[in-house]
Amino acid sequence: MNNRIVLHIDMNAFFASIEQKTNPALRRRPVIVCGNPETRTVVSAASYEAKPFGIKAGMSIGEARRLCPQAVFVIGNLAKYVDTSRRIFNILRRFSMKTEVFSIDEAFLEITDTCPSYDAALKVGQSIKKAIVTEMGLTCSVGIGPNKLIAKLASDMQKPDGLVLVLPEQVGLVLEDLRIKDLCGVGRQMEKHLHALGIYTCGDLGRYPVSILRRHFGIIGEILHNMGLGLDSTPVHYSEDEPPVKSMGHTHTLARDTADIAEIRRNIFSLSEQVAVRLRHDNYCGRTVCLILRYSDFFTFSRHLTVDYFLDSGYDIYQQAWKIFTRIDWQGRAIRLIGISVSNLVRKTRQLYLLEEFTNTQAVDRVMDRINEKYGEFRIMRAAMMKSERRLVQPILARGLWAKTFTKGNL
DNA sequence: TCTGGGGTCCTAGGACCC
DNA sequence: TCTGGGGTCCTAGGACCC
Repeated sequence: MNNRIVLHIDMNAFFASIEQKTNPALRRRPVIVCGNPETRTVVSAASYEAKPFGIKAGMSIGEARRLCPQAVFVIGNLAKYVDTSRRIFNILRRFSMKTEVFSIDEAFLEITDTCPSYDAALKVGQSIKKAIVTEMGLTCSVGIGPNKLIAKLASDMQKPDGLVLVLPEQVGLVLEDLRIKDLCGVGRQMEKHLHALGIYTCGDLGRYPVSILRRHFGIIGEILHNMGLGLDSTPVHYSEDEPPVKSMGHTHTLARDTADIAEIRRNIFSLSEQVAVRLRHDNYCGRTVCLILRYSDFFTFSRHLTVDYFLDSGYDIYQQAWKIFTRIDWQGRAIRLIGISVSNLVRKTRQLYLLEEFTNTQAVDRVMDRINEKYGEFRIMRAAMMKSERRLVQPILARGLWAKTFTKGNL
């Protein structure tokens, strides 16, 4: 058989379901998982009881409250979700080691080499669902198809608790009337462009001359054309050889917009420090520092600076970020969001460590890391960071854990 | 009802080198 | 002194994903 067999597993209302599982009082009630409501936050996830009210991820808390006043708002606990996620992926690996972690609640499995037929694949899908519900008390939707594109579309067809198989010979029929925005990779802008060309469904997309798509969208044009035909040759990556991390960063929306330069500076320092802790924890260092700013009118921009040495110290990152800030024509505008990220990363080898001559700053970093590893994250920190908003630290702890889990590809 | 946070990939223009 | 072309790196920003 030439056809591949790919499964896509998509957990149902993942964060909200975990909250309902751990707290029986939340069951059968509309649950909305969000960030700390004291900060400016949005909806992270909605339970199936909340979805009919129109609650969607990314929506502001105010709007969610207006649409569904009776909803229970729960502050998300990312550490708990990461832990659950890890257990689920371990279950999946029992069915195929060719398991690719796609996000915290999604994975692809390839069983082409071990599964004789699509009928047998359906049984695998059922077994996976049973294992996850029995061992984790959570439901998922499983999609099965001849490639990742179709498997993902299939898992979306039946929610919650679905199991959908799309056979190769059914692909054309399934795609014919499917809206283009249901394709992974077609967002609002792309949808608008495609509509302007008279393309509304995947069927339209598949029939459209590839040469014109290529002219309009470059490389993406070809990919779009293939998507319209249901073709996708991208492999399912073993989670062991996931691509290396390209960048690491943190952004933070301030509790209130500010033009206070001391506060801006503290936040830049604090974010630099947090990024550095993650870099060192995962043995990375990088040469390019990026400062991201969002003004109160939501105008967002970034500026990069590349140096000819590798950075993993919060103070060094801060120095570059501050240099970038001083070069910006800021004019005292109120700032809503600040972000720091480091790219041009390399993994530090043992040899690199041994060759490294520590500066005083780096020596202090190492000592702080060791203390924090032993007694808990951010138990010790630089004074400049202490002055920054205390509550900024808490979400970072959870994010750090996320980062640890996902950037190391050790799920 | 005002719009989070973590990422990746692609494009395009400029600088620089050979 | 003026010129072309290829390759690479850097930077900024847009679009997209969950």
